[in-house]
Amino acid sequence: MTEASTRWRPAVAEPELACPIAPVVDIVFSRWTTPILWVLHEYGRQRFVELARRITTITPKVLTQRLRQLERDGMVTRTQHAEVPPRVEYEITDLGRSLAPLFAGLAEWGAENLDRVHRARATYDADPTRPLPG
Amino acid sequence: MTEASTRWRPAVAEPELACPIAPVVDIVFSRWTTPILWVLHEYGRQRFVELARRITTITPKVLTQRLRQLERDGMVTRTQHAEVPPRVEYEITDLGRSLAPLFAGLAEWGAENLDRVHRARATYDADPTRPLPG
DNA sequence: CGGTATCCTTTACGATACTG
DNA sequence: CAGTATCGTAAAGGATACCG
Repeated sequence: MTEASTRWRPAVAEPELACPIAPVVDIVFSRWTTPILWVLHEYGRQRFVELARRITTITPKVLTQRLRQLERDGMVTRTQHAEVPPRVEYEITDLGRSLAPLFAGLAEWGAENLDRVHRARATYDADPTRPLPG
Repeated sequence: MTEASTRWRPAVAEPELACPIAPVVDIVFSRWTTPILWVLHEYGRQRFVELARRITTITPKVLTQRLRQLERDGMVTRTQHAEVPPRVEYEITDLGRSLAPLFAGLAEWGAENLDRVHRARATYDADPTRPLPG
């Protein structure tokens, strides 16, 4: 069985017992999905290479994986045109777009609190008696 | 050098170039942090074992790691009492509590859209010509 | 009780090469 | 162009045992 056909499994299965938002976090905030959705939302419908160029550090393999996952979850559509050379376009769906207010909220929280986090880290790290998180 | 003293590094470094909320996501939505913050917010100040019992599947090692990280980021305080047997209490900070509206937004999004996601998955998986995400 | 230490497995990810 | 195949690595996480 090839790697690509291996059935996808969520990274976290049980913590949702203690935390009702865990399923949402699994869908929306698994690695690379946030930049992909953001770029799709920001720059509109675009091709595979455009996505790859905007998310500079992602490899084609991983980009494909995440796009498939987002497509499966109904966040993104994939449109293939019968042309040579091939042209495939990705676009965010209404479901994906419905996350926009949440993303805006996160951006706002970051603008207001990120420096607090960094100062907390500096304070913590300055104390030699405290262990650093592993 | 022990495992616990290995310096922590963020899981994602560069995607923030394409996505301004990536730094926030790194801090707030790395694995296990959401259930921990949720439980601390929901049940208030509590001891290590209480946390462990409520987040049923987490191991003590990982719980310690994530609590250290949250403490370093200023989301959680750790209070150690000079008693025998030892008593340590964890409490969410104001900074941690400031995430509450965001978490509520995520919960609301889930309530409204999670079934859409599941239906999208079912539809996607029902089509045998589509590859499953790897 | 509140963790650490050690070992081990998983899985995600990156690099590279290749193809319809 | 839009991926897929293959290989290799590294970090995160789980299991278990142990300690002050």
